[in-house]
Amino acid sequence: MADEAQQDEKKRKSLEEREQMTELERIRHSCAHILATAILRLWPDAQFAYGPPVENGFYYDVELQHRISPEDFERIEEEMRKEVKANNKFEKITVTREQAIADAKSGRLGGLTERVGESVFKLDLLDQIPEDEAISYFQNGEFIDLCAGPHVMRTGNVKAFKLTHVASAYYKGDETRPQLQRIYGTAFKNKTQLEEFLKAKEEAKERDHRRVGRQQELFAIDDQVGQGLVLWMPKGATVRQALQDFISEELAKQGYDQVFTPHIGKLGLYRTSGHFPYYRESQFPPIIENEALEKMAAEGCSCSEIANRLNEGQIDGFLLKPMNCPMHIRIYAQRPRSYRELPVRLAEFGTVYRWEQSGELGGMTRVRGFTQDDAHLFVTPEQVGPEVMGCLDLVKTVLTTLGMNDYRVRVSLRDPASDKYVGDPANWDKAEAALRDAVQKLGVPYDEVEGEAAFYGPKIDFLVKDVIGREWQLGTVQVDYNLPERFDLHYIGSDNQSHRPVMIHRAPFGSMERFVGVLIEHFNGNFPLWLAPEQVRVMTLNADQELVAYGTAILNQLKAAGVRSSGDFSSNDIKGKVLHAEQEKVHTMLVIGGREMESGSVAIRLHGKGRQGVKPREEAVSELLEAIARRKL
RNA sequence: GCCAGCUUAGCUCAGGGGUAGAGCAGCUGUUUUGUAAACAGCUGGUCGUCGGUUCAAAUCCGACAGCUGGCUCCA
Repeated sequence: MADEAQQDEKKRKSLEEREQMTELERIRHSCAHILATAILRLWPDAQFAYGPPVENGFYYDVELQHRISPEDFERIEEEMRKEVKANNKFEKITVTREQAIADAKSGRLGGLTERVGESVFKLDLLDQIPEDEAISYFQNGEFIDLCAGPHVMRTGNVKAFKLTHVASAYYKGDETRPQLQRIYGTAFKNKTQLEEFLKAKEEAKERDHRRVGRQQELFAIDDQVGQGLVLWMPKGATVRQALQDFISEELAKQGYDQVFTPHIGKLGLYRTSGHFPYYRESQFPPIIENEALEKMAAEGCSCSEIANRLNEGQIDGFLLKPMNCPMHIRIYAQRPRSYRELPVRLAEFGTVYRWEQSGELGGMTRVRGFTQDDAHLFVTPEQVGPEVMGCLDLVKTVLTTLGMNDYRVRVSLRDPASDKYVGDPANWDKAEAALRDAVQKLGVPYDEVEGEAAFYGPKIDFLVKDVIGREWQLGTVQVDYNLPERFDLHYIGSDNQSHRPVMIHRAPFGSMERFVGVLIEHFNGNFPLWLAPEQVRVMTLNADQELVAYGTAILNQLKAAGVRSSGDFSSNDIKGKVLHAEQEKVHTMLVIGGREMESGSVAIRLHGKGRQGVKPREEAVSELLEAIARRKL
């Protein structure tokens, strides 16, 4: 939703493109005009900026002294209904640029009447309309807006709408420009569809990973520990461990070596890599040795002097690592490397820390400390293509195994106009070509976006939507010609000459935190057997001694086979036991009573799926083991 | 970081200037039971924190913290 809006703001759509608007988009865009009409009746001094349709509705950005709150929605909607009832025509009026400027100056655009002030944003928008493009208004009732359309015929065609929330937004997404109130709403062709949408939205809230994560005791974020710092509770840790085991197996198959590196490293390391002080704002502040601190304190050194000395390298310190690559690079550089051992593939579940702005933090998807399923491949230039391919295959394998097929692939390229990138443009061209080539071979749809590259190289990102429609970057594969340069890495080629390796950074999950957050929503907490925190619970019908002994034997057999299982052998009602197991989302329930004991069998029940019938005990156990081993969904 | 809203028991939530409420969870008993709630009793909260107004503040006001939705950012 935000994506579309941003694009709308960044790139002007051509008139032809605008004519492509679907009927639903027209309804929503028209509804934005109706919203503006209503707001003006209540607050005539409102100044409007953009009011586009977006993925699930529409918004209109407004500058207004009054702070609009959800409490105002009712009376705004009331005014909107009046406008709908009036069934005014959306009339297109083509005007000359001079006329438009005059109307904007008299406050008439985005207004019901001429007003004291100018239509400031409309005036600015007019400025951006190319000389050769026609300028048009759309008028419904008294409301006239600068608008290329298209619209529905009449306000009466907007039959079902609802204001949903207010947020703030900078004009044109630019921090230095005025902050506007963005009023979001949604609209549909009819009331039934609107209600279905609202209901679906309510249901989506139920599977929000923050909610499920708390209910199922998967993870916690505790303000005594710190914002954006995830506590993995036992059940969440189990899920994470199962995922890491899965990745580790795949790594072994693909010739990776796993390593461990520390959480902090000297500032100098990150000066070499270019992270410090360049990306200082997004890092936790450096750690200075006590001795150095005391010495500076004795000298009466000010805070800003300390900061300067750190930046300039006059004093040293340590940095909580914002990335793993420099450490992996130092592992590579421990001794001379031969072309024969390339590619060197170093993998680590490496925890990194980044200073995200407080307003950005949320759940597991945006945090300040997270563990990447990271790896760095040191390859010859010829190996770049096939190795990138291998990485993409790994990402695809991972997503397929989890049944996450609803992703988008983005090739993130540099923005030629920006200076935030390091390295030789010729190398960038090579890297971008290699990525484009690999993604084409992968055979999945993708799009290319300029300006999304990492500062050291272009990348391929896998994007997945969460339950409320926000899109998150998970897996990523990045080609990097720059860090090998900065760290002066070499290998000896078959020609006995020294050569520069190329690095590939890749993380199929991206980060364990974000990935598991999205995964919780994907499964709604109902993990497949191989991931379920509690895979099997054995429950007896009653607390009869013999029956409990039978249950214990089954439980011990499962535990010995490595199945995460527990037993509920109390004298409680079986209904209660089942209820608890269902609430805790235990994957498989084995219910045993006298009949099962007699025949050496178990009654199987699956979470959310109910009774599955009775099976001989051995058969049931071996089926469980097989499903776990196969990572069956 | 910015704008707005929210914060009452472990969870979900009601209440609201005059002795703090419910359901679930938890604890203690009882219940030997055929697949989404057996029964009884008990415990549990300085109403996010700090300050102000008031005879009296959980309730009104302010600051701060945290959370939520956006914006900006995201190596």
